[in-house]
Amino acid sequence: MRVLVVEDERRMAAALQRGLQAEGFAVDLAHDGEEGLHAARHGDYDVVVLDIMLPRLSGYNVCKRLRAEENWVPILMLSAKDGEYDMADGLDLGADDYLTKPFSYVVLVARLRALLRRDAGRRPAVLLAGDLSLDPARRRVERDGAAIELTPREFALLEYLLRRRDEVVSKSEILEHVWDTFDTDPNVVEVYVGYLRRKIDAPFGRNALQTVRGAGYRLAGDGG
Amino acid sequence: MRVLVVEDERRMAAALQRGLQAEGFAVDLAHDGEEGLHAARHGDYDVVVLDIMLPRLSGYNVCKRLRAEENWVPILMLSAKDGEYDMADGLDLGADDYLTKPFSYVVLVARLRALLRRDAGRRPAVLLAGDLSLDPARRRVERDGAAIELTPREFALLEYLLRRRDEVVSKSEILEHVWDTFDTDPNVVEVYVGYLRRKIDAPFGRNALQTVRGAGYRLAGDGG
DNA sequence: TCTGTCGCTGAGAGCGCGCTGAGAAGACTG
DNA sequence: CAGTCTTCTCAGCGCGCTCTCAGCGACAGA
Repeated sequence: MRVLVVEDERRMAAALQRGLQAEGFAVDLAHDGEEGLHAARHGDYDVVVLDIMLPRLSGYNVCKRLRAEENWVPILMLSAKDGEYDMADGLDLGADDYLTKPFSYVVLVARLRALLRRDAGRRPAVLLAGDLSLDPARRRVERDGAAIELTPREFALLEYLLRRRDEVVSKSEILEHVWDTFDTDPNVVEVYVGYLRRKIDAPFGRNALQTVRGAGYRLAGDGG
Repeated sequence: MRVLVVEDERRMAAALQRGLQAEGFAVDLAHDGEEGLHAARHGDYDVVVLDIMLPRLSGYNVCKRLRAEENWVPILMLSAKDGEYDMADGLDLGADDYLTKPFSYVVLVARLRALLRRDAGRRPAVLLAGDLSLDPARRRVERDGAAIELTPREFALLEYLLRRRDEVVSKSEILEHVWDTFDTDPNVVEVYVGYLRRKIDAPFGRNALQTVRGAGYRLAGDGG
């Protein structure tokens, strides 16, 4: 889930980035309207968080231009408390939801998820593959009822593989979605696949995380 | 404990916010009925304080609509002394309690706590984790029968962790619910976790408050 | 069997996260 | 106003996580 946050105030931007990353989002920042518009056009985001008061180009105008270009990425607008702007205008211009500053962080996340759910169809709360389970909300992994401790990176990798279970996933795709880059050495994926195997497969005598030589990896839906 | 206060009179709203924050609640304000309805729908509050006379949409209607949507958040209604409205109507519409202005601040807090306690099905009066106990009403913490002195902030933090025991709770969530902000330095959470550990864990040779590196903290349900 | 490529793994370096002590600022009390 | 308590900031430090690298084994094609 890729999120673009367009917010000029550094402190707020950094806080949002930290928080949303902790929730498992891949977060990019833009610090003014022009930059935000450019990023939204080319970035392939699942949702955009857009402040209204921005240098160079207001959030209103970013939203208006995107919609004029038939770009329908979900947009959540942020506004100052009782500014000159009326939030209703934002909705008229094609935003999907809005929040008034100061807003609650929990509410922000809930609304983001609601926006994502609106088109993406509902996601199951717990991801399963045989007797292997991962709960993204509780950040819990179990096999045969035994809890397994994973580092953040290992957890993100397993979550991604589970969401695409039974598919062959290339290292490039994994780098793109789990590392949020694509020009790094793919060896890091091999290393982390190794770490995962030692935690979710080896101790249980299983083989859920399979190598497809020359193509990538597949996580067996029956748990190996 | 998150409270939503829907009150158009600025002075009163600000006073309630200050006062309830001092009691350890996280307080959000809404200044008219529309805003209040919007916030109550999406905000994940533990209780709502709702004035009746509001611009744009009356408290009656806010309450009625929430209940029509099967939203059962506890609602405490406020009314002017001898207005045209009859408080009994409020209760008929699904409010849980009411107060007539001018009301005593102490009474308001007492009623709020009563409402929170009433949800006793999901919210037991005393929160437990192994031999560690916290009584929100009496503001008391014990371990092995020994009383433990906590500052208000420490108490609020422990209460929140206990309400979500066994879950991994991120620093962002903690900041949101205990500090009522999320764009502050997360280090303050680390500091207070440290304070708590020195009071509830270290003296008893326990380890209930666990770090989940890169994700947050977890309070072990068995008391560590 | 030989050879080149691909993937796995152990070792280790770097760094960022989380913990802590010190102390400043503010609230409260006598 | 002094003394105490509480809250929060800051800087330093240690360790766990992340990632790189080199060596080696597995595999496929000739």
